[in-house]
Amino acid sequence: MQLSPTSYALLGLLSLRSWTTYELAQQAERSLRYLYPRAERHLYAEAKRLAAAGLADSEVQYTGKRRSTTYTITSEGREAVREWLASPTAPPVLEAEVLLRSFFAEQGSTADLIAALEATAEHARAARRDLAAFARARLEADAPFLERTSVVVLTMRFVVDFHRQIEDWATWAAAEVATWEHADGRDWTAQRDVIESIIASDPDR
Amino acid sequence: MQLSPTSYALLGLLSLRSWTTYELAQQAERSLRYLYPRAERHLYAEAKRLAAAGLADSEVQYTGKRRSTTYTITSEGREAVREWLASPTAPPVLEAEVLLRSFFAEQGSTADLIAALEATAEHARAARRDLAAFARARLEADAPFLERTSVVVLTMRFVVDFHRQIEDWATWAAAEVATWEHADGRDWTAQRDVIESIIASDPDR
DNA sequence: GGCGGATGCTGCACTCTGCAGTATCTACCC
DNA sequence: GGGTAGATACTGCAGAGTGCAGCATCCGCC
Repeated sequence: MQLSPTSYALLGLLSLRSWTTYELAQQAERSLRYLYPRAERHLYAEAKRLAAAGLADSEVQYTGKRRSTTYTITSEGREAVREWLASPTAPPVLEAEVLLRSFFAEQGSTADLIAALEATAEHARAARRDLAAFARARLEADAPFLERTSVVVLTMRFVVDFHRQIEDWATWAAAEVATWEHADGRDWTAQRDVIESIIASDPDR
Repeated sequence: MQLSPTSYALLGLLSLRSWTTYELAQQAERSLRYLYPRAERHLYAEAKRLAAAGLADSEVQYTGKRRSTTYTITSEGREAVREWLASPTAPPVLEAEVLLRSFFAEQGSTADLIAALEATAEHARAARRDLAAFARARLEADAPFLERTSVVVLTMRFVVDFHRQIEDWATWAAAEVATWEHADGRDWTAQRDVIESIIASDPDR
């Protein structure tokens, strides 16, 4: 059976401890959301796949009449994680609807674009608030898996900077667009230095 | 019919000129890849959907025996793009397998992680080379849609910085991990200042 | 005893991907 | 004229992943 990065995301969590599917979905929402977001719906399906492939054991129990399934990683599961970590990695993927809007901004008004940019900056600020709260909790030793702090910090460094970059860009872009007469911004002499700085940042020079 | 951002990506391209599906797929690969990547396969299906919804007209022609379909936006299509640009935007989505690996690095070796980080830095450098070449062509007026330079520069600014950030992070992280005895990096006193800088960057303070 | 919120899922329609396969046309070389 | 590499122009299919709605149960609290 072919496994996807999502499979390894769940196996990774299972390598830390056993979880019910509900806990797994919650934990993925809390900690993996910013690295590798996946819908809750899919995690329920994926956990079943892992069990079917023998990478996790599933145990059904009841709280009164309510059923729940606890998954525990098997040694085959641990081996699969090790093999994954030694395999070639996939490049990061960015999917930014706001960039699509910016790219086709000429078809709308500058006010539309500025509104989208401001909403994006606010999203990014909310993410950073959330991440700062995580960091505070960890510093105060009020977080699970304290012994994982080194790897958590490694990934958090990237994610925090990513959201700061979004906020900075959206703020810059909104100010830029505010100077345009129309969203087509035909006179791009003002953008010439931006182009030149992009060229100058060519890693080959 | 409910449209997805992909629909608007194609409608956006169609708002610039008419294209065959093949050209559309090529253009999406060239210009939209970095903002909103979509598989070629899907664009063929999506173009048909646009035509079925009356947002584009399709015209079949033949080069000898070989069939091709040219799509042209309708006034309903232009209206749909305008409405989309005035609607609320979705936050950017990041999907980084290398962050997943970093997050679960304790399950593998430090060498595994360093290899993944170096491959990631190289991917990011390749992207920046590509983008710098784009910028050079545009400065030398050797690019289609020169009149779109303002909006192109707006999005390029973000994308270039995004890839630079990936490269910087991967380089920093690889150096960091190289000092760890094992991938579990239990002694995180050295990470304390990173956590503090994340807390200090809280937008509320 | 009632109610809100947390727990613990499932069904379904739809979007999107990756790969493989098919066929045709054009440019160029010998 | 014949061969072939590469560009053009798609389609089929299996499976990954999403979003929403729905369903039932349990717990704490008033």
